Amino acid sequence: MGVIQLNGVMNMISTKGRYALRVMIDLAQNDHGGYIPLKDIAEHQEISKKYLEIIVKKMVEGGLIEGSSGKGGGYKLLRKPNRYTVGEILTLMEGTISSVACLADKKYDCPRRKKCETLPMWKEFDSIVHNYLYGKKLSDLI
Amino acid sequence: MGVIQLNGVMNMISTKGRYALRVMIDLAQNDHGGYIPLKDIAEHQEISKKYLEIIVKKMVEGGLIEGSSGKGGGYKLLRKPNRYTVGEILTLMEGTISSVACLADKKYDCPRRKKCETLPMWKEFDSIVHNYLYGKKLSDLI
DNA sequence: TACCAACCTATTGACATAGTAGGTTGTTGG
DNA sequence: CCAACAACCTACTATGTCAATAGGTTGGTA
Repeated sequence: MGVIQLNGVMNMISTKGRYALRVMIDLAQNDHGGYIPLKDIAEHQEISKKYLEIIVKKMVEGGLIEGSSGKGGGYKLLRKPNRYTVGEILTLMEGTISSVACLADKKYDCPRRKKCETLPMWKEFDSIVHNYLYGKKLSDLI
Repeated sequence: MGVIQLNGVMNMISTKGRYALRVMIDLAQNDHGGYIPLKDIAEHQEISKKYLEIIVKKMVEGGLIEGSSGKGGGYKLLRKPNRYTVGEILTLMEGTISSVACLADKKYDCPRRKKCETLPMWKEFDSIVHNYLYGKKLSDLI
């Protein structure tokens, strides 16, 4: 699979987050009560199975899905699609979604915080992004 | 200056964009008709002058500001603060601001475009981000 | 017990980020 | 007119992330 180069293009969401979302949609669409093997998802979605392994591992650890080994094994959702938000899926894969470092984590709190003219804007922006992503449910994408 | 590490934290806007915005604000606030040397801006903003050189160079090339060498030289705005949008400043520094690669540039157009369940969401999301950033003016930050 | 699928460790090339370093050109106040 | 000043220019670097690839191990079931 060719490597995508992004010359001077700023991307907010990496393949990890986007692929995770597509795995979730696939699991929701093909839900039959049992487990769906990763091999099938990789084929549907045209994504390398090996790469997806890394992604679904995180998704299992994060409590989004459940895995089962052996014949008849695979992955399945743990909740109904309307019980997942896009925001929680992306946050699990990407880390805290924040426009700027000082808002992402207290440890990056900068000494200029009180006099920073841009901080209110970043806060407002983050709030808009947050509201959109956490307002969108997995069920909205199927 | 210490290097900021962002373990598992997703940041949309890099220092280039954020610093550029702060330079613009500084130039607007200290505007007296003449040029303001980078040394002064670096001191006000507590950012390495050497690093700012890289940033202001792009800002000059991009037509945001004007530079003048020699004694009494420095940088100044080319327009009034209400004639700059935050979006255009960030786009110049960060490249096209887009949530996902396939929306950033036609050359990343993927074969799954027509059946992609997530694309409409990314389009809507990008539109919200775009509207916010291009609706915000430099004059709103002073 | 053979097969299948998840699970685990590690390595890799390419690129971006966030700077640092030092030199050259151009302008102007004294 | 020249010294001081400031922009401008080229090059380099450490660190980290992204997007995978590779191969082996554990565990469940038909």
